[in-house]
Amino acid sequence: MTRTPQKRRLETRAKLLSVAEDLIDANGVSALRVEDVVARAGVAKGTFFSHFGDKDGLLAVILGTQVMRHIEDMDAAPAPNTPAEIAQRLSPLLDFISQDRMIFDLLLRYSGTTGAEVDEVVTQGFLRQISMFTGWISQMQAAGTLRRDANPEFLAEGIQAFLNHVLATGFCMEHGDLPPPAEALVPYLEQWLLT
Amino acid sequence: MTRTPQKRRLETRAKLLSVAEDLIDANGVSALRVEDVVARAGVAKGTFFSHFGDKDGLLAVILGTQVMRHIEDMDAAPAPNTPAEIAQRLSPLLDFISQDRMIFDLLLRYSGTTGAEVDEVVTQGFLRQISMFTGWISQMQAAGTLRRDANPEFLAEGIQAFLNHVLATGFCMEHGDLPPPAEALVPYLEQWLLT
DNA sequence: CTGAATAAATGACCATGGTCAATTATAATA
DNA sequence: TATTATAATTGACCATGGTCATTTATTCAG
Repeated sequence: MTRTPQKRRLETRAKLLSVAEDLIDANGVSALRVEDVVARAGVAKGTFFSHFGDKDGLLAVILGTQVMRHIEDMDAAPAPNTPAEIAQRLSPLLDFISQDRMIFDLLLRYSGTTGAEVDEVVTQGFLRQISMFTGWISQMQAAGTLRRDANPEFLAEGIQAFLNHVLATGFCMEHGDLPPPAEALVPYLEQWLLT
Repeated sequence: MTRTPQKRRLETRAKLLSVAEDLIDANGVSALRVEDVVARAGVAKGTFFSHFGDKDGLLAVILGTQVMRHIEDMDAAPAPNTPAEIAQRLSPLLDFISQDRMIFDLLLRYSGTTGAEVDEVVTQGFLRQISMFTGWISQMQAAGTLRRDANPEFLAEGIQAFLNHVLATGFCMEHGDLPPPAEALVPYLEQWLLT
């Protein structure tokens, strides 16, 4: 039986989150220090960990929320009609994740925390994304613009796989002159989704 | 101009590596502590970091070497003839990586350190693996058992993508009762490689 | 309103990876 | 061999994430 948290606790949590967001906006994810967050929020270190478990817990909430926003944006617009359009649609999300390897690593690690904890934003985001892909694919299959010899969920998971592949590859050769992730994604999607 | 290292340095490095390997064998990768390694090796902490840069540097050497061995084993046997056989062949490697999430994360992170440093075992391993896949695919295409509408390198990279996907997915639902990674890989390979 | 019961917050303390000016060993040169 | 230059090693020190017994605030029953 978990009790409902007191008002004070919610305020503390909100304060920690907003301070952390500000610091991330100012200096990037990699530069975030727990000590800075608690100092600015005016709470003790222990409080931080009682709220988020560990540093990644906080990041998961913040980054997960941002990812979720991207997903909602994607879902709001009319469904794409071709693999290239899918890549196009994914562009803002991919750019966001490409920003910092730490974001990619964290999302990958948290993407399947079994969804056991109801408030796991990251997990929910991934599930939602998969179901969004599934929807797009179903429509395209119905329209006859996509291969029909595989079920939509399966194809959707494949998209996920290529998406991570492109992101990971992007971080490897950090030699500046590489195409944006969404662009690199296109050939894989076409091969995977067409005939 | 980098000079050739002195005998003493090579001995120190070898000692550190062998001690670390022993500790990993005994307690697993996650339990490895730098302090334990240097204590058992009888050297100072600074020495460790002068040799490997950071803890992950050491792990990259050790794990990369083990991965390389798996790859050589795969390459030694006669080429597989079907997607299912590819998965089969990958089985030992996948099981090795599945052992501990830390291994997966590290390999993914180091897999493309640009190969700038010549002795980056992990990078070399990945390149070698890709070229091995490429070889298999070429043969199968020649034999007519595989789609020919895409070049082998491209298809090989796709295999890599699915391989990571299956591994990552495996870590997520760590609820014991899941199929071994090689088995989970099969449908993806079939969809990707056949017609 | 009072006192017990529980939630929330505290901060001294720890664990562990990592740094670097100082020291010692080895090689090169006169 | 004596002198010097450079490679190799050292270990005190730091940075940062994380723990937990203790203290303070809140709630609720009587």
